[in-house]
Amino acid sequence: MADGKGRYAQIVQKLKTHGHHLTPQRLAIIKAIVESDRHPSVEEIHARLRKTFPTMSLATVYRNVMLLKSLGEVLALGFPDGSNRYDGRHPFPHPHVVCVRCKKIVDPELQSGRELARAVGDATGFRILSHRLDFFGICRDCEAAGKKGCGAGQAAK
Amino acid sequence: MADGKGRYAQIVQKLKTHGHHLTPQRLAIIKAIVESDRHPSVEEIHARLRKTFPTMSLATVYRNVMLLKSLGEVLALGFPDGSNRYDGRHPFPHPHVVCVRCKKIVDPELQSGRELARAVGDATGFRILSHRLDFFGICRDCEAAGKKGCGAGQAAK
DNA sequence: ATTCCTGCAAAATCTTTGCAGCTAG
DNA sequence: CTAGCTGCAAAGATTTTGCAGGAAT
Repeated sequence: MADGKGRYAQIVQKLKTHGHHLTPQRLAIIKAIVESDRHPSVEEIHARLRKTFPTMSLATVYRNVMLLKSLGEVLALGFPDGSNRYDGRHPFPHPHVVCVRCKKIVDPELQSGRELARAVGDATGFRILSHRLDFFGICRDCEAAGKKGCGAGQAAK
Repeated sequence: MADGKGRYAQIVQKLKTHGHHLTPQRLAIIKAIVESDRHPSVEEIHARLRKTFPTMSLATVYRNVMLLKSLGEVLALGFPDGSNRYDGRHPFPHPHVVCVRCKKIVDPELQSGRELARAVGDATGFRILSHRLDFFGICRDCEAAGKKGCGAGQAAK
């Protein structure tokens, strides 16, 4: 399973292949996405990189995330509440579990996705291209912490 | 299974119970939501009702849809592409199959939702509150129609 | 040298809110 | 009557786009 380092090299390789420039900002954005296990939002990526690139524009983050998405190297998780988070480690449809309190996102072990998609396709006659399996709830940490925010509190919006 | 008529009466009843006024606009919005099997968007509801209420504001549709949602009588389907559609017939988590071409939305017969949510909860330690199972693909009509739009073409955005 | 990229600011969406007058109960 | 609702317009929030200067190849 691709870890941060492997994914980074993989994505950089694909950018080269497609003739895209490897600017410091771009590389930093890629690094931020693949090194985080938090499925960061554009805002979070931007905030994190402002330390290194004080003038970096939000538009640049948007543009790069869109580029990576168009290359199939990042999965966009647009949630019902309007928040957007990105997964650069597993850029393919897979289930997510979201804590509605601290906004933590976990990738559960669950093989059902593929077969479920196939079953739905058979039942409806659709040619299924992709899917979203999202579960929303309260994580163990937040449950234990009571009403207050839990450990890795990270706002998605 | 609640049909349009049943749902309409049910929703009106709940509004009364909660002391909400039954304005003509509100009733028309409810009717539009429960009579459509198309999971309409706010824009679609508004467009449809402009014939009867030429001065009806988009804000009014938004406010009423939000009210119904807050009462648990409508399920909001916010999709990754930013489009929003509403289901007034089955206002509880259930799977959807979306045609990415004509934007048709189908409710597949699929019982797995509940048990899947439970399995995910067990596996992750989350207390699961709700879920979203969305499948995206090409419906049979669109497949048959080739590149052109299919029968009930309805833009979601 | 070229082509692509960045930062800034303006634009474009989509949704929410403030307010004055109107309406259902 | 009184609380709640509507329409209009303005405000918000988030994401996209135009442009001129600057970098990467």
